[in-house]
Amino acid sequence: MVRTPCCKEEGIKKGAWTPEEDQKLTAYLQLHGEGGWRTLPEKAGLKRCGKSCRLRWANYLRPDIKRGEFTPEEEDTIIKLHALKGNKWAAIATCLAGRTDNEIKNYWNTNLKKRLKQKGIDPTAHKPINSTDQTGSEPKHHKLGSSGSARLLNRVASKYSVDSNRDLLTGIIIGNSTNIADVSQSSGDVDSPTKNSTSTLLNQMAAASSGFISIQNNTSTSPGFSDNCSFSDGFTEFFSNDEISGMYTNVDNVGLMEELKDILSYGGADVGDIKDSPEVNVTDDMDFLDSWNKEDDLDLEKFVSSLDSKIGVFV
DNA sequence: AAGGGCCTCAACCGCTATAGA
DNA sequence: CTCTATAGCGGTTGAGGCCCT
Repeated sequence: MVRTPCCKEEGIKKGAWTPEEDQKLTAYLQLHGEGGWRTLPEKAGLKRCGKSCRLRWANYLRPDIKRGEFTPEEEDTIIKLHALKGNKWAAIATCLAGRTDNEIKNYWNTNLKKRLKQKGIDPTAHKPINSTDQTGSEPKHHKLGSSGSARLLNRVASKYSVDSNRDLLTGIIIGNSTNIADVSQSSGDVDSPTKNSTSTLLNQMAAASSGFISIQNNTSTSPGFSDNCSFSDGFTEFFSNDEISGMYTNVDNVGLMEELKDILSYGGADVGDIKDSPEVNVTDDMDFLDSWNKEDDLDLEKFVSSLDSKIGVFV
């Protein structure tokens, strides 16, 4: 197969890099820093195109690149981020220190994808293969069930009862306050890490999934969204990739985010692992959650206030 | 030992996004 | 606003190593 070369100049070398070329490129970049890739090869004495130099540096020579096997934690993070972002390898790579987008992409295609398939999970939809091709079956319910509410409350309460987690999420809001504050209906003060910040985040999560649900229930009149659009379609309308990446940077948050995603978009009818959160117990009678349906805005401001009054974890 | 098939991953290509003139 | 140059991204390729027969 013949392809049009990206660099048409005569004498441009392609293929595997030699140690001498690596040394020249590294020495030049250590001296002059990154950038100016177009003119770099000539200045560095390399017969390569700038693009090739940039990729060689980014994917192999950069000093902060981590080599070796992926840890189980990294694998887990990749799978979860892929479920949320899809094939956005660069965005996923920002959450895994020292790993490149290319490396993650290769690892996904050669290992993780296969492993998920072997487990009977569709690596694209991140759902059991049997459940993705059933015709005529009703989608999972979107109304919050009582067990789902309790589970959400317990999980959130226990997570937020740990200062580091609360501060982390608060930091996400304050650190990236522009977009979040702009869409906020409920938080007026993004400069102080109060319960408003937390409730704003939760409200937006809820609003995002609520948006997704209405989209999914209306696919025939919503051009631009495919029939199998996922939670992330709604979610990413409210958060930038960087913000979502930030939320996922902490592995603990991954679990929380997945819980919220699961419960808010599907009702979270499975598992019921309240026992994982023994420190805080919240009753199951949150009427505003249980009576919530897809036409309503889920007001997590109320939810957070209610939590405050019961257990005070957001104060 | 040989060779054919499979797997991995570095590197490439084409396209899009962004910045600056 | 338009055009151009550059950077970055995701999909794909293919060389080389490994494994099996």
